[in-house]
Amino acid sequence: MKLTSKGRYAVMALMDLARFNNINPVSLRDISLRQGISLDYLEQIFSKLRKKEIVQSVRGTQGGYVLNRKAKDIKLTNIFDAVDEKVKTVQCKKDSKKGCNGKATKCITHNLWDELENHINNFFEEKSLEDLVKNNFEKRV
Amino acid sequence: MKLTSKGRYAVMALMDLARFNNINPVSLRDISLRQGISLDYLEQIFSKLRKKEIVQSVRGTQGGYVLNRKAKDIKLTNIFDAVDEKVKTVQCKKDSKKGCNGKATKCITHNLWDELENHINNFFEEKSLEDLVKNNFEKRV
DNA sequence: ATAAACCTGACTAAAATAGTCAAGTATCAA
DNA sequence: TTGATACTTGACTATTTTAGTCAGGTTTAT
Repeated sequence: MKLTSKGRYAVMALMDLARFNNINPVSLRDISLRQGISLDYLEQIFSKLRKKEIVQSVRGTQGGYVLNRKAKDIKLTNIFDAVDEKVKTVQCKKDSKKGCNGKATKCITHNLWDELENHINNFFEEKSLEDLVKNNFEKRV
Repeated sequence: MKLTSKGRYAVMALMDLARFNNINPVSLRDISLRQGISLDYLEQIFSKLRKKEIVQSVRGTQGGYVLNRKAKDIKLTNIFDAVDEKVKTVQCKKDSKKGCNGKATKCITHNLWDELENHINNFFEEKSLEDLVKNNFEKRV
């Protein structure tokens, strides 16, 4: 059980963006250099973030990206959702119409994974981008 | 972010075993049939569970497996640990001596993943096999 | 005009997953 | 004592996912 790099990079990039947000659009090139993430990969990630209206793009020279909402209104859960970083604990939840493991009924652990998903999602729904930036700054001081 | 089948199967199999535990050893063949899990795969899983002393084996005819401790003393965290179902949220935690992403310092999201891991592990440390069996039975009644 | 920066889709190497397969050994029951 | 049942182990493999790369655009400030 682990997060993918895509989810982690998305959070890193948005934290980076949030810090410089009020001045100018931030270019992916800058984020790439500061955070050590491949530029091509960042472009894929930001394409998704834009479609979910988490960021806005500014094209052309001096362009880049800006947050589309206030940092406190962007929750971790929104970010992960945008880049398809889902908390799908197990396959049996994929098509819930059928049962689990090709059977007609739910598997005996089904309730457990439901609980686990809720537990994790609660964490993601509480944390905002603002929290993360503040917290990171404080710990460094 | 998802669990692997190995972790899920381990829990399913142990719940199955816990229900019949006080009577006779339970054969993997029975578990395989009841839970719809490949027998060969179960053997791999139980080999690991045995090494971590979560189950005991009884060889020969009428043999099978029994729990090695009381169901209430087997926590989810023990089971996942036995089958290498780790909660390693991100790679940057792998070798913590180095920084993240090949850099010298920790990445800006590092504290976040620490928090997340603790959050998830708390859940696993609370739940015992006994809880799971009871809960599953109650919900079905 | 031209360079910076966004935009898109196709492609791919490497790793992880979810098993299968083969060849055993131990024990009980008839 | 011989079969059947069931545990034991290690090697192997197809499939899927991940984590990118690559190539070719379009847009806009200067």
